This record gives sequence, C-alpha cells and structure tokens, in this order.
Amino acid sequence: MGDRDFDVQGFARDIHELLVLAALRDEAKHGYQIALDVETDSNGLFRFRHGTLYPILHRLEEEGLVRGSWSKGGGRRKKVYVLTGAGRRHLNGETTRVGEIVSRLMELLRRPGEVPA
Amino acid sequence: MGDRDFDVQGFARDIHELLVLAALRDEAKHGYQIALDVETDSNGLFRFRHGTLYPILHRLEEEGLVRGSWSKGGGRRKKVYVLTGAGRRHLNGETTRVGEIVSRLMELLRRPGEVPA
DNA sequence: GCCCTACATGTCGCCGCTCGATATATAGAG
DNA sequence: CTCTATATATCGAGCGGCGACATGTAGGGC
Repeated sequence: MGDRDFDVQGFARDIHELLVLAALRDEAKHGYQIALDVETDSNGLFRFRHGTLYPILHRLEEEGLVRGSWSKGGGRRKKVYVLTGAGRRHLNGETTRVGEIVSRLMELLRRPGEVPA
Repeated sequence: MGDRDFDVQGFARDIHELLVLAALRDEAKHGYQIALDVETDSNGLFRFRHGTLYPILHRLEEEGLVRGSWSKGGGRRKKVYVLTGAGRRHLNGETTRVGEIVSRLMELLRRPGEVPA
C-alpha cells in the first residue's frame, strides 16, 4: 500500500500538477488555454495565476509527463502541450493516491467522536 | 455559496489545523499527545513534526480556536489544550468546506475523458 | 548517584512553493 | 495607431513546513 507518509507541501503542489494533467487528458492545449479551461470546468473554484502555471508546465515537461512544442502556424506563438504515456500513468496513479489520502483525511475530520453514528 | 476561490497554500495549512482541532474534539490534550494520536489514528499517514505542531498550536490559541493552560500537577510541565466553542464551529464548518472542495477536485481528476462527439 | 532514553515545549534559519509585478510580443478591434 | 486580449516568461516577496538546535524533567538500568 502507499503507506509512505504525507507531505503537505508536496500535496499542494500535486493538486496543481494533477489539474494540469487532467486538463490535457482529452486534448493537447497551450498554457493559457489550460488556465481558462480549469477555471471554467471548476466553475471558478480552481484557477491558475500565470506566475504559477508556467513554472509547473516547465517542471512537468522536465519530468517527461508532458511534451511541449511551439506551434508555428501563422497565429500567435503558442507552446502546445500533450500528455505523454508517463504523464497519463502518473495522472491515474496519483489521482488514486490522492483519493485515498483525502478519503482518510475526511474520515478523521468527520469522525463524530465517541458516539458512532 | 462557498464559491470563493481556492488557495492552495491555505488549504495545506488548513489540513494541519483541522487535524489538530479534530484530535481535540473529544478530550483535552497537550501538544505531544496530539502528535502521537494523529499518527496513531491515521496509521502513520499523517504526522506532525514538532517544529510544525507548536507554531500551529500557538496560532490556533491566538485565533481563539483552542485554549491552553499549563498543567501544574506534580508531573512534567505540559500545556493542555481544549477546544473552544469557536474552535468546534470552525472544525465543523471547515470540514464541510474542505469536503466540498476535495469532492469537486476528485470529480475533475477522475472525470473519464469526455467522449468527443 | 549517574547516565541514557523518552517525554515535553520552544525557536530559528533554510528551502520550496505560490503569487503579484514586471517584461515582451502579437493579433484584432475601433 | 492605440488599446485590449492573447500568450509566454521570470523574478522577488512572503508564507509555511521542516530539520536542527536548545532546554528541561521523569524514570529505568547499573
């Protein structure tokens, strides 16, 4: 089991990384688009400031979880990212792990004390 | 609605604060005991380093969510904390809020690829 | 009596991360 | 030709956790 212990800082970072990977699950997108989509899909709950987003994208690319390429089509210069195989596996695996952690967390927080409901 | 947007840093901090408040839900405890209990209750998943725990306790006391008093009984000097009314309300309210956030998060992360028409 | 470990609390500096500010550049509207 | 939205990038400030350091006590083994 993934019983390695929990790192709060890494957890916050992971949430952002996973939101990016999830946004790329179905189609390739450039950074700005990812930010817009995450905000739309979450009804404004989750949002990326660009000072946060771009460094994350660079990090993910370095780790081989996404691959970016500059689109040279006549329009604006955009760096389009696609999910790699490793990225997709990471997304699935970490989603499961995060799901287990939050489920255990909520269990502790909601535990109604000595009186079992 | 609680549609104010999401702060990752505050979220990580809140998790630690809520774990402390939850540990105090049923009985008053001193800091060291809180650390041991959280670790035990979570099977080692969540743990507090004391360099993290004590500052949090001080912060919670300043905010009036817990009240601490030095136990003078013959034993070691311990600062015993009890949950205040405000602390209990905070625990319940924030637990609900965190629950909603993680539920929306997992929804986004687990969303099976939209089947493109 | 003495040492060593577990208990118990506290502070401080480093590091990693987010965020706002700043910079640069282009497309399209008016 | 200016103004705004698009689009990417970097840097400094600030926040928060973590490891290290500091301090002191209780109790068991010898």
